[in-house]
Amino acid sequence: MATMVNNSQKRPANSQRDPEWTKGRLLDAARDEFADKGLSGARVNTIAAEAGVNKQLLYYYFGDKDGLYSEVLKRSYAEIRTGEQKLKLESFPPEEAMTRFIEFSFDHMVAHQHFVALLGDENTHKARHVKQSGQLIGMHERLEKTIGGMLSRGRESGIFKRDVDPVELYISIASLCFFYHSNKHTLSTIFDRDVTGDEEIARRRTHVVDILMSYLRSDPV
Amino acid sequence: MATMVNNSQKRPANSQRDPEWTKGRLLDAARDEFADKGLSGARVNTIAAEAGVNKQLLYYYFGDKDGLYSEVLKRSYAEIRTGEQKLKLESFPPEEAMTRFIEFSFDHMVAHQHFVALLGDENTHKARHVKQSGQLIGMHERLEKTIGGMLSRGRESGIFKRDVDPVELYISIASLCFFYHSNKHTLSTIFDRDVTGDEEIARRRTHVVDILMSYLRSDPV
Amino acid sequence: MATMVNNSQKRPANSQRDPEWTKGRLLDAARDEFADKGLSGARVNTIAAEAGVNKQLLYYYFGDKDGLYSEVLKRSYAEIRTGEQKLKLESFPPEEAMTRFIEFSFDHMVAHQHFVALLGDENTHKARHVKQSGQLIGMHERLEKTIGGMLSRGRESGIFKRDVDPVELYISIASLCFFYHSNKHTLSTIFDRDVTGDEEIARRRTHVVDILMSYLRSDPV
Amino acid sequence: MATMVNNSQKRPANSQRDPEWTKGRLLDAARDEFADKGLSGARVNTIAAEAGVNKQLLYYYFGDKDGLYSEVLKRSYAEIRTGEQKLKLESFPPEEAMTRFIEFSFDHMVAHQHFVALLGDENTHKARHVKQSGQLIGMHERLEKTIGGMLSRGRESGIFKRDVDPVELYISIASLCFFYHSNKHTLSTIFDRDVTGDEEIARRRTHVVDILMSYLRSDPV
DNA sequence: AATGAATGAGTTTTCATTCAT
DNA sequence: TATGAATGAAAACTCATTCAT
Repeated sequence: MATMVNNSQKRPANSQRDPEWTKGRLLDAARDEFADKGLSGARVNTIAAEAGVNKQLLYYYFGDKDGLYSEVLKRSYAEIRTGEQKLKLESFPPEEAMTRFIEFSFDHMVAHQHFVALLGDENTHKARHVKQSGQLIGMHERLEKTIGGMLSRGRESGIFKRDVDPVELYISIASLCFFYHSNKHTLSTIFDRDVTGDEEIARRRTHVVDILMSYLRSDPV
Repeated sequence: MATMVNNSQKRPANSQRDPEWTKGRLLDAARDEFADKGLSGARVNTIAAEAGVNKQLLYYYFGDKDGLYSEVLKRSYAEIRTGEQKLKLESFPPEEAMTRFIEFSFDHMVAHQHFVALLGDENTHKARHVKQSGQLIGMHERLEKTIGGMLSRGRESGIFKRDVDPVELYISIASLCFFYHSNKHTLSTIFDRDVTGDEEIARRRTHVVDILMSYLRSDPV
Repeated sequence: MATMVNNSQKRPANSQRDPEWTKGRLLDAARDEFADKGLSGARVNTIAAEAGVNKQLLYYYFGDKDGLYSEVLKRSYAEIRTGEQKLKLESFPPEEAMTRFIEFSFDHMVAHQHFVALLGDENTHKARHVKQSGQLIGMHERLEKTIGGMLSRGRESGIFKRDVDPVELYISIASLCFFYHSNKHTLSTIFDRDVTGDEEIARRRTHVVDILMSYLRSDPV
Repeated sequence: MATMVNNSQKRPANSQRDPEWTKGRLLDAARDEFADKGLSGARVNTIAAEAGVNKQLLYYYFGDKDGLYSEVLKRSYAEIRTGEQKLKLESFPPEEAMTRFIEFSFDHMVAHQHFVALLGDENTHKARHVKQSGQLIGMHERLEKTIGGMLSRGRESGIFKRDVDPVELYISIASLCFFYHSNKHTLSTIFDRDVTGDEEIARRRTHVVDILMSYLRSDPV
């Protein structure tokens, strides 16, 4: 699991007076606590203790619990969107580009399970915090264009037969990558099998790519 | 939204002394509150008030907040699994059976958004409550067989080309039906479009069936 | 320990309609619960459940929790005072009579530890319940006379040298018999030895008789 | 009654920010409330109000009601054991030392009736709290030695004729000093006389010393 | 920039007691 | 005589937040 806090970051010489380092520790601790318990279930006490700083600093830097939560969310969204842009998908042929995109999406969820948890929780709050951040919409216009580009290039080259809306497709990709992780505990329980093993995850990854690519390549009915 | 409480049920003559009716009202109110706020965010005060009964009755009948939550979850699971069995899928040709199953799954999520919310929240709690209910595993063995039956009949008749594990397939179906609703608020926000309109939902439904059926009908690579 | 409830009493044929039997069961259960937890700590639910009767019956027969407590106390006092009268102390020579009385007092506390506990608790309530029962004072006038009789007979025969007030002496006897049991848990803990074993109790009994008799037989300073 | 809280302590200049002073007030208030009502009957609201501090501080400093109770108990035990050590009994001839010890024990109970009440209540809870405090056993090993010293010195000088176990003797001393106070309400009621007046207490004190010293000085039977 | 002390409003839960049958 | 359902008041405890330094 990549939900590790980067506690390993070296504590700067006089960390007592390094606000950025302090903020970072708070954000890391908050991310883990919010992902684990949700906004309502999370405790500011726990976050401060885990970050090793005084509770009041949390208020000093982030205003209140919700402010901290918003910041954590924004960072998590930025992380995945930045990761996607780094893939340089426009430099690959459409089929490969799309495959890479799906695989990245799946792998990101595996490596950032806290993101999965946070999104689920944010929906419980009707996206109240996400709505306040104007920057997020911009991020996603770019994503929409990236996916649209792959699709039209694929259609032009004849490899993709489907004329599908980029957002519609993205939601399907996200669905298949997200649900498996967001609901792993209930799935493991009701089907009486562990879905979190490395093998299971690898098999799932192949299956997800399979479904989506076979759809894009197939003729509409 | 189909999250309506069946408050409309006629209040029996002597409702004051009808424990089943009282329990039912509590469960309805609890389902809505838990779905809306999650276990941590839900308030027993609100539940009792909404049910129109004394708060203590909640403890009298369900022990504590967690006990009530467990009962709500169990009922919600039973509801969908019962609905599936009522479809009589074994009496339809495999292709039609599978389509009906996917459509039912999608429609159930639309009509029971509280189920979507509850499952998400239960995963925050690592399926703690679901794990306690032994009955649930039995329910799902049956589901696995139902899906397995459709798949093997489809393979035999040559209509399905894929040799896929029933649970693996079910997770894909659930993913595509679930995520759209569980994450509707963040999706609507980041893509700046309303995903909850009737038209959008209808289009999505077609898309989901399309993806899954085209996968089953397509040849393995 | 004799704190056993006489559950063993045969349940009468139609116990459903035997008020005396029901009351008895309630009193037994109440005695144990009050002795174990005190008035504040005791639970009417527990008492009713332990008695195997409906909680409302408790209110029907005893009015309220305090009423039941008062009744239990009265019974316990009556038990020891009756026991003392049965000793027929006036028919023994004073020294033997007094020894028998002390031994009975000690043994009664051993056999009725609930009495010890109840008295301690009642003092927490400033004897509120005992004060309401007029009968108790009568019982104790008789006790005072019994002790007074032994003392004057002993003085007359020259065996007792002390001119001691009967109540003063009784309090000393009770002190030595009571405290050992009322405080057995703290004593065992702070002195790191078990004071509840049969041997320890037997040794203590001898010691108590020794102290008191040597006092009565000794010359005033 | 000597159960006075030392509310009279001067409130320090900036008492608002003096945690030790705050803790002290809470402990004083708690001691009185627990002694008066017992653990179950005591109310944290009352304690906080009486201490004049916010209720939450009680939890902040002592964890919960039981934690506060444990602390009160520990302090009360420490108080009496410290008082005993201050008597410097080893510097007096054995007879005088023992008399002083008995008198101190009696006087301490008179002056710290809350200690009497607390111990009684703690026994209701089977010494649950005392058991958790390791320090207490150490305190009592020392007490045992102190008593043992007086006894052997008395035996050597021929003034004490009895070969009695120090703990056995201590229990007798405690019995005679404790019971009179712990059960004063029921005693006053059943014997229809006030046992709490200054005269009665003084007479009782003499009687207790008399009993114990005459025992130690008397020849074994 | 950082801290420990303090707070008020709220949360779950408990409990003796009463109601309706 | 007996019962299960229902209640109101109060209990312990929690929690985000602010104060004083």
